Amino acid sequence: MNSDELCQVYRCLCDKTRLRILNLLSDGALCVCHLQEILDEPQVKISKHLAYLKTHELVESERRANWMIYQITKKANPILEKNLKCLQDLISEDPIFKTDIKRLQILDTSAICCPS
Amino acid sequence: MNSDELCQVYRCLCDKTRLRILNLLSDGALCVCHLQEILDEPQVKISKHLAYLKTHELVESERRANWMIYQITKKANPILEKNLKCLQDLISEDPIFKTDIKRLQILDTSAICCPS
DNA sequence: ATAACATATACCTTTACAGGTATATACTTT
DNA sequence: AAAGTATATACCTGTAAAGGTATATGTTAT
Repeated sequence: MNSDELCQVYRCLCDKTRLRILNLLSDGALCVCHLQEILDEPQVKISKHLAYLKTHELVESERRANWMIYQITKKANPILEKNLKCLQDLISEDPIFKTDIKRLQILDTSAICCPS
Repeated sequence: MNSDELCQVYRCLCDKTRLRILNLLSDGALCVCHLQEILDEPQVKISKHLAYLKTHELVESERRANWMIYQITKKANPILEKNLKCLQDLISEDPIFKTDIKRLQILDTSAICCPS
């Protein structure tokens, strides 16, 4: 837990798409197609940001048939955890994050690609 | 308070030198020469990072004779405030930040350039 | 007016991404 | 085996910004 790791977490947080992804994943695991649907952004964009987050070990993935399920790294990163909590408070007013969460809630969670 | 501002704050936080500066300024205003002395980095590097922070309104400056005194923006930025608190907890273990604070404490606070 | 001091800016080089298009990979269904 | 689906990667272009050197600016002391 050093200053370089700390900076790297902030680097992960300083992109809007990644913030939105992390915000959504804070609520639980999601497949790429659902993230794509909620964020309404091109698949390649989502995939690349997920790859970035994975490289820096903020998220991990698991294949389920055709789908890749992403989640916040289980082996907790204290820096990320603390910042995600911080983020929860900060985003409460932002329309984008709020809409994302609303869309998440009306997702068809019975879809095959969804984690159970 | 929108997601872009949020990202921008994270962009400010994702550089080690800036983190060290913000950590020190959390304790109170400082002139450039003291930051330079504590961080042990070239003057131009410190100045440029201060300019970056100032551009994004995380810090503000005031001239005192030959010296420029920098401080965290008074008209508080809630995002920054919350993250700085978060940072305080996270850095407690990091040797670099700890050393910075130690050096801050043994500074000659009676120096002319020092804020009173 | 000149020199000295503290700080800022201009310019340059290099690196890290971000976003787009095209294509590859992995898996499933037929 | 072939086609379809979901996701990842390669390649390209543009931009932000980090770090260095040199120089400019603003202020004070002589």
